[in-house]
Amino acid sequence: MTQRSPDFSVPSKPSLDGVEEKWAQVWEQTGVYHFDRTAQRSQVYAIDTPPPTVSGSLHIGHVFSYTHTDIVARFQRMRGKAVFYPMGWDDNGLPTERRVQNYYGVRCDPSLAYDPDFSPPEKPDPKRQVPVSRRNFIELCERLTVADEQVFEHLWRRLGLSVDWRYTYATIDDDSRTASQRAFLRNFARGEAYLAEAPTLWDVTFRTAVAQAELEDRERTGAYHRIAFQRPDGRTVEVETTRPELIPACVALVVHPDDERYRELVGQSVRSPLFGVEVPVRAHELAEPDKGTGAAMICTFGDLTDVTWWRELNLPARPVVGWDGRILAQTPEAIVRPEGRDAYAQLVGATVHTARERIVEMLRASGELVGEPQPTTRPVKFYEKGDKPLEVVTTRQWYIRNGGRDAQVRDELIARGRELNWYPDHMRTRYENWVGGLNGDWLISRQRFFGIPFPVWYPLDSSGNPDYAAPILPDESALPIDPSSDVPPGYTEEQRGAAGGFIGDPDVMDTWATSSLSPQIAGRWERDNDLFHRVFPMDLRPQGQDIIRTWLFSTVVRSHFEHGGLPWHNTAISGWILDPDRKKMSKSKGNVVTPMDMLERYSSDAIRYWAASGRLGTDTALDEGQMKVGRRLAIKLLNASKFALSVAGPHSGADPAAVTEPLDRAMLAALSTVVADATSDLASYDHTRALERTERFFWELCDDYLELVKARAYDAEANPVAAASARSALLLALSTLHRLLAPFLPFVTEEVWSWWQEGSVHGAEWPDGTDLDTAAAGAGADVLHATAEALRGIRKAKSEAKLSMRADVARVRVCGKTAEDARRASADLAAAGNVQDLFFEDSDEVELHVDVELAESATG
RNA sequence: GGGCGCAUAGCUCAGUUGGUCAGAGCAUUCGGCUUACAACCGAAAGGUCACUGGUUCGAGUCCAGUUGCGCCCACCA
Repeated sequence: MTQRSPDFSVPSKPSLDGVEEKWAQVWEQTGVYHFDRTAQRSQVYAIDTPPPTVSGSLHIGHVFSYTHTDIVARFQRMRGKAVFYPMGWDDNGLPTERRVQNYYGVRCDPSLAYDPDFSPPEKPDPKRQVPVSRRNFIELCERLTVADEQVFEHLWRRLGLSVDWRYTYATIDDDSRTASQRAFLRNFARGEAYLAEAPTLWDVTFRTAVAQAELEDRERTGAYHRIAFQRPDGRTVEVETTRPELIPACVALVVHPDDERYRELVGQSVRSPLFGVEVPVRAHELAEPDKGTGAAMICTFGDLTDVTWWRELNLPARPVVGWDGRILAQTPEAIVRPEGRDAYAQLVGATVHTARERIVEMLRASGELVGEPQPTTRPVKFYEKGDKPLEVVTTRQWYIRNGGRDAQVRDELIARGRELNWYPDHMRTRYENWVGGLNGDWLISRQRFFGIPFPVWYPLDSSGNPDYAAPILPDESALPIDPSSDVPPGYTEEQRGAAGGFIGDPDVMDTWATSSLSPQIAGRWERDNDLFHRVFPMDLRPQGQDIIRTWLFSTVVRSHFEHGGLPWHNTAISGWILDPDRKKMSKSKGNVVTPMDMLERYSSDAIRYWAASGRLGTDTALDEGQMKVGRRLAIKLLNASKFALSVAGPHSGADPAAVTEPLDRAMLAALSTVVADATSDLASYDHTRALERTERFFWELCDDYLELVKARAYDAEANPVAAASARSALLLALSTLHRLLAPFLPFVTEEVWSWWQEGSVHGAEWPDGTDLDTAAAGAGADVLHATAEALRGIRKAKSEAKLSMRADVARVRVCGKTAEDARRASADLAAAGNVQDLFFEDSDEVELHVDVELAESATG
């Protein structure tokens, strides 16, 4: 039953102006979105909100997908669930470091000492970044992220996200550090995390290792250089390479075992050009006869295929490229000839790019370059945030098993993906493709500064060398720790770096190693297990399709190992926002629209309406037309609500028993169907359809029903019973529609609700249709449909006669199968159409015919 | 090379197990200042449902293939 305040307080001129500020403030004060942490798990709906990267800026795509989640949150809350809807900030990692460097004009130099009085330059000069200690750098990171987070929170509140802001976390805060380190220690104890020295994809700009999931291919121009190796018999064998600078790193040539051209060569040695190094010719299936000359150099390491060959053919390593992407100073021992050592000396210290140019000149001079380099374009691996091609460098790194080297783990993780409900379902395929295609474990260590350190020290032997096989680990109760300032149990700070002492692991975890624990962090795992067990496993993981391979997958991995199950039951995958030209939005294209502009121009509800019209998993165009439509809907809701309330009068409540007129009952029956459909749509994460049905009903209510009952509802003196019926039906419909639209348009629905109801519409009960069914008393919607159709016929006749809709009509004959239905609302129809003489005829015709005879005075 | 998705009015998109499914909104045109709303209301016009076959009494709807677009993956000498 609708609750009613004693008097309605409807503004004379309703407006959207100021509703966002007004209600955002009220919601904050009254705590309508607070999570009830006494609720049992079965009564909780928990959301694993994506923590946006605060170093970036929010774009309209964020607004789009976060709105989808908010609609779910509001729906579940109104259905009586205690909604756990936290917000996280992803503020650790490389993007923040980069932003801090640019913003403050500094760069991190870990060798410097902490300066407690440091303040960043007034005018940052990007060309002359001031070197600061690691601790100073991290303090600047923290300062800037706090400021960024406030900007984000402001936007989210303006958009009307029903987040419980008491449950906010940041991926760099102490709780996240503790959770990350704890989970890591447990992974290590179970053998799921391990340290290994291995060839790794390496970004030379950031000087850090990069994981498989963060790679992207970019087309780059290059050239095939045909070069000649000397055979023992004096002849040559030619290879083509796009990376001639790696000739000194060449450890073998490889050909396909079935390649007749080279069969006799396999097992022999050849001598490399310029450097004169003897390298064997080996056979391997991966060598492709039709690429280049069919013979290829194996270098340390040109690409991941080189790594495979190196490993499978048991070849030596001959590194020439350092962590900084420059040619190493140390001449490889294999280069023994003086002219070879000379040649190498000319490359030392050069970048890969420069070394390539020099070596081409040298090859040209020595006559070992065959023909001219042939330009080509080919895909080159890049770190997705980097500007230079990745190198392959051998380093010691931490890994977490993810099935990349273990078929059983892989199968288990694919099985987890099948347990998860995906919206839309086909997104599961992306997960399976990714997991099935992994070719290595998950590399989680990064050689960076602003991140969560590994909680690990290594003992130093008597000569000061670390023993990586026997790491020293802290007790979980000591977390979080920083091994660069904390001292391991049983040691003193004086022993740091000293022989027989210890050193801390210098690396930090990749940001995904932390965000993969977002359900545990938000749910306060092991810090507040009472809370954790009420929210975990969570109900929903909303996220973008681009990070299925990273965030979604890694979260499943962590939960699978730690909890033996999925971290959530459902995942909702959003599509992209495309600009009106169907291009993906990106900063570089300059087509990014700032969300706040949009919110101010069209109102938050209007933007939400546009977002809600985009389906999950479907790319959606940025469409200002839809925003205008949303704004119109919000304004219409103001006006229609005002009208309905003014017609109903200040003291009449909605009494289902008072609904006696067939038309009123039919309208409520139709609405009951809408309630049932919208409810099941939202329950299955189809917000678009729910909105569409609700909206359609609302406009039809305004266009037809309101027009039909206007006169009757006003005229209580002539027929009090019929008027009361209309008034009660109006209020029942209004109450239902306000609630149905609340998840989509939270501001305007709260505004209109406040005119006549106690409390927040967002704390109101989701309509279940019971009172509507009671009022409809078994009636169907036929009377409404037939009457509305007849009314349209009358309007059409007036429109064709170019008359005002108020024009009088002399006679109207309605005939057809449904004429009888329309007849049951004949008085309303006559009033709405200004018809003097209205009559009905039954016939078998399915279509309703409306013959209109205009009043003589009105024609012409 | 493999995988996923998409293709319906000028535009943005609905069309859930094949049978009123050829629709909505925007834009356009025409007509209305109707006392809730001109940030409004009413009406009209608009499409061989990408193409080719097939299954069926019947196909936007199912199957096969083709073309185009988008995205993901792949060992890229």
